[in-house]
Amino acid sequence: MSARQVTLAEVAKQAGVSLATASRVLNGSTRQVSEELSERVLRTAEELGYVPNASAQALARNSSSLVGLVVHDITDPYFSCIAAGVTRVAEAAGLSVVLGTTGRRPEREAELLSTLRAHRARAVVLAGSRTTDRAAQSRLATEIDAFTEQGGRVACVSQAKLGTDTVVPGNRAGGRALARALTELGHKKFAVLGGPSELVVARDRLAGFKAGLTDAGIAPPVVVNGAFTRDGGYEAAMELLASKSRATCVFAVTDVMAMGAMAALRERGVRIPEDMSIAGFDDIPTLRDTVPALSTVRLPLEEMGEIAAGLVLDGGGDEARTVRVAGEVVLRASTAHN
Amino acid sequence: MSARQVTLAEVAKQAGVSLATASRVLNGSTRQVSEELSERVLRTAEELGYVPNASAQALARNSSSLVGLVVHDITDPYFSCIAAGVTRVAEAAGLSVVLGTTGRRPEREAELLSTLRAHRARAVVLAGSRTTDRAAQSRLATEIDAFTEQGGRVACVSQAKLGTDTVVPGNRAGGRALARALTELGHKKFAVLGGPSELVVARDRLAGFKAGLTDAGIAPPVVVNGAFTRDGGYEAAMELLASKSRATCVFAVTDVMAMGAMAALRERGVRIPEDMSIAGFDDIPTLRDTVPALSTVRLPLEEMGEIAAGLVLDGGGDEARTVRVAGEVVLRASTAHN
DNA sequence: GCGTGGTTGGAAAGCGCTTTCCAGCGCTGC
DNA sequence: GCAGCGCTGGAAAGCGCTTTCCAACCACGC
Repeated sequence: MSARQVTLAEVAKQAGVSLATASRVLNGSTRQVSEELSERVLRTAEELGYVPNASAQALARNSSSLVGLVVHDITDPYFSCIAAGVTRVAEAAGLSVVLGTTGRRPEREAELLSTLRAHRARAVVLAGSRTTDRAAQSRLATEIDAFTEQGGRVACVSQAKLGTDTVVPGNRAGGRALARALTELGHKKFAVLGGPSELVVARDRLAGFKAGLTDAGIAPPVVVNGAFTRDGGYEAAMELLASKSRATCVFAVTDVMAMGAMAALRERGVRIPEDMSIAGFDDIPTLRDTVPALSTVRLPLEEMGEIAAGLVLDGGGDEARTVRVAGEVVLRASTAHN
Repeated sequence: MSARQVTLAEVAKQAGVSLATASRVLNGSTRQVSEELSERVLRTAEELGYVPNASAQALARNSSSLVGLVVHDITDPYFSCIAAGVTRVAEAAGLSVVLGTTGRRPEREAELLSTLRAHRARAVVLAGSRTTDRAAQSRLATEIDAFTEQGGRVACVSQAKLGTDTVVPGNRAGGRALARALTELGHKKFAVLGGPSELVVARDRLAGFKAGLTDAGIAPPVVVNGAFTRDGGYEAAMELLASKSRATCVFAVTDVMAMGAMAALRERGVRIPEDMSIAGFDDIPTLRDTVPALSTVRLPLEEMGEIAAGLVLDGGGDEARTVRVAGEVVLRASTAHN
């Protein structure tokens, strides 16, 4: 048990070379090492099963091979898709990703960032949606500054405004386009199941949707707010039904919320789409097989994760870059003509 | 830009104490430090925004605050649920989890373990299901040994046999109980959409299911293998339909596969459950709202992640421990009487 | 023959922290 | 009054690696 780890020094000694030479061979430094020594070191390292101590390397180089990824809830397919994109790119670059989950508590974001800073992570992707909570935002901004000061890069998915690289999905444009598509189906009265009002993503989608209705000369929708989860959608839908709204079409700002809403509607005997049309946002792959198939705005989630990771790993200049990705309205069986 | 990081030495100097004292104050060592100095150090650290360098700490202590988590595909809700459990426990213990994804390539598992070893992760949870691929298994076993030799702990979810702590879901028992429940519904001819034959989880579920049928004196099922994914389920179901099987009930060894299969059945005009009953395994939370609701064997996935993390973080003796968690059959609308 | 420049190998100084070891001090007990 | 103890603070030795700096050496050209 606990046979101590093989160190570079042991490899060097065994191979009959100096520490410096061994290091140069095993990490591709700029310096040349003769074919013979190089070969010998490589072989010895292999034989001894040498694995460099990442902490020591990080300390000596003052930069680690860690990339942070902060999400609210890895169980939510929205985040797990983004996570898949981020890890794919990071692993391809030979980096390890450390996953932090906030459980939707804004203050956790700053804490996690601080931990990541302690690890001297070279970059971090913040996928949690920004809130409008002033205190949390300012604490977060401070941490982001500290992190970048220290030489790390930060990218956000959704929501810029923090001076970082950002991948911005077309939340507003998507909501607007969706509204237009739905009005073209003949709907005149709409309801929206919005997320918590402090979440910027939710607000943007809602704002876009309202704008789209206005474009079509249709009255603003009834809005019921709920948590950004399946249960939030369920409850919001129940509330909507209780309110005796005359809406014929409801827009849930998230596919996951839409799932909950559909469950609520079914439970109350409301047929989809005959009695009520419903649409979501995100186009979560895991949910594509639901019946009736959910109309939604497709976002390339994995790709967004890849882009964010790319931004943050590509070195990049001093300027904050912003990549916009468009949402694409896809109408399926959950929305019908009215 | 790049204002160098505040070091312990700076804090010590500023507070007018030695490095040793500062260290003792800021990390809760066993040694006592006078109230006054302690207070002074704490305040200075706060003022300067000191964050300890995790790499340096890891190096000096010869143990890091990292916990590894290896999954096949974080996008698969089975894994993301487990991941949620693991991260919850790890974060509660003040540790950071580094997430590695194999993309279902067995050899990646060993690579990731090696990376984790380089980081001196103090523990790792292997959630990817074991295969029967001999070469990969032996390479993996070697890495696991190396990892534990070095003082790290390893836990597996599903599948023991590797001398590590393990959380074992009742795959076999669950399959068997499900088979019994389905025969009680009156079904006589079954089909199974099995995973790739080298995956132990898939084999166990299938074996249990067969045993259950045997218990009931029913003929063995037709088995069609497919990938352990939604698309795998879709294709396997298509193949099954093409084979003109007379089965009235089909068991997909995974909820995710069942989703694919249901899509295939619907596409071919097969009504569920009137024409064909279908059941899955796992009871993925995200999929609970599908219509018709999927009969399945419920596994407490998040809890399994928590247990695994608990095993691996609780120190634990030298003996490999095994925790069994039972699956619970839940019959819903996707299976009907025959 | 010897200075020059270009290589290659090694010694050693860190990187930021923990922890041992020792010195100093105020007590207690005889 | 003093040996002996328990306690606190600091000096310093690492932890395993990278990287500078220097020495040694080779081949040249004059």
